[in-house]
Amino acid sequence: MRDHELPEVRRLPLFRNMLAENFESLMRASYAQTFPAQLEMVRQGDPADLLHIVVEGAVELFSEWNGHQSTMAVVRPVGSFILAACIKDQPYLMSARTMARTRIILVPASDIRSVFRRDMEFAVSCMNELAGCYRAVVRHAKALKLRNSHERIAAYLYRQSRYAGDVATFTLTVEKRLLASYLGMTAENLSRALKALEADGVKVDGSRVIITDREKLKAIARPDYLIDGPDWDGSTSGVALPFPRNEEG
Amino acid sequence: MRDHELPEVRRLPLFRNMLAENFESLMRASYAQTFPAQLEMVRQGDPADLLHIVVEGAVELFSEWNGHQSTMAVVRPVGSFILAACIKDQPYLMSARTMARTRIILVPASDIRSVFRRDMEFAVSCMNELAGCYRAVVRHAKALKLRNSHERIAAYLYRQSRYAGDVATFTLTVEKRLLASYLGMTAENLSRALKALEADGVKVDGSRVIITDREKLKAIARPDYLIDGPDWDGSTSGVALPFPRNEEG
DNA sequence: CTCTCAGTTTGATATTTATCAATTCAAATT
DNA sequence: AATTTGAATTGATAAATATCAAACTGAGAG
Repeated sequence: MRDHELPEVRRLPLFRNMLAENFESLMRASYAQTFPAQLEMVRQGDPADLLHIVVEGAVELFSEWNGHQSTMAVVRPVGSFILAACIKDQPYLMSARTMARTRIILVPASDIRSVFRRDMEFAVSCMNELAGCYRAVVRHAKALKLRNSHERIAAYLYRQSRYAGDVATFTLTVEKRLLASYLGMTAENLSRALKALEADGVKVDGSRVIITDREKLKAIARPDYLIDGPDWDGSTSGVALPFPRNEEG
Repeated sequence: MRDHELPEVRRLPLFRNMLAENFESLMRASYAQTFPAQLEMVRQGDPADLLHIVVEGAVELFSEWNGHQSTMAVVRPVGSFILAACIKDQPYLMSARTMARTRIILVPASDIRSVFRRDMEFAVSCMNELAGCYRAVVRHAKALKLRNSHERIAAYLYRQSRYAGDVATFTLTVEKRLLASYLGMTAENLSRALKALEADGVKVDGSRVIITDREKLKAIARPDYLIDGPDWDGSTSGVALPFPRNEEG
């Protein structure tokens, strides 16, 4: 593992409150690995041996059934996945593949489980992380069940704009087909819906998004604190698409 | 609180491993209350002051947006909800209403938080509960995104039959409109789909379900361990519809 | 026993969403 | 600059799902 990586991992909400001694012991049991792009590193159904921490690159979490795939989340540095399976010692429910060349730290699940039993702060951090993940998926499920595709897209774009600092212009952080899959629709549907939304205050040109009428977009999106968040205390990783960067900063 | 209730609550996976002393202290801070049927006890967005434990009756967890509602889960005795909001000290993401006259034990969230900090076994139980809830919602989201309505229904019926002990006949545990909402479709769609499924090995008459051709139904449902579970260690409450009772037992 | 009422089913229709095929586009490579 | 390749878009169509209204049903109330 590289020198600069350890402090970064230590800064993760999951690890920042635990005793230094326990953190070090966890990290001694861990190892880092770099994967090329488009590699399926974890297959759904695999035993949950290792907690994964993304240090560089990006990872898509997706699930598969009957030949279809669906994107469930994207994890970027420095985020972790998938804690729940490690804690329960159960198989992964989702697969993971790199979206680019990606560096991962792998922490043995058994060490996770033994360390949180002797470090209350770590246990509390795990709980917060899990509770955050749970709430994020509940939000995702709510969006899928309560909104139609136009509304989901509008809400997504509105939220991205908000989180980038209420900017009028930003860039999509992921490919459209991945976004479509995350939002629970086909790429064709997303494409057509984006065009239709031009009448509702948002113009998308390639990966560039321009909000022409914030209020109109908001009227379609009807953003809701209990669906679109944030619970945002920075502790929740691996459960939603990443925020866009403010283009001015 | 009634005499027989305490041991029942104590038997919950969430509470069964903690120190007796801490359990008693938690329970001293708690109180029980009986609600009539069809009462909205928790409204989404409310501050999470209290962990709820269902002792008698049944509770529907649902969410609401823009005038639409969607059932997210049903909690039966002795199950708890909603731990995640209490742990994070964040507002509830879902509303809760009684489906029948229901008795609930209410545990102050602040006591939950302070007790798990001094009782590692309780902390571990909370973690297991949360991880289980997380995985259950991930499964729900996977089903919604990967299966169409016929497949979701078929999988639901197949699973209910399995959990009742591979019986050919069982009774639906919830109203059809609630089931429809849980499965992410309209009641009309459910009704028509059930009729269509008669060609695929299952007959539904009122609330009675008769599986006429298990293999045919299975072929439609394509049950999948990573969607339909179980993770079943009994520790997960409040995250899925209840199992049917085997009619022979 | 009849009445009432909520839940369910059915029918007709509209809307939403998916599918498949054909282009277009844009970035990366030769 | 030309070529290649995967992504994105567009068009035509089909399938899935929702909506609205009406009729039906069965369990509980009077």
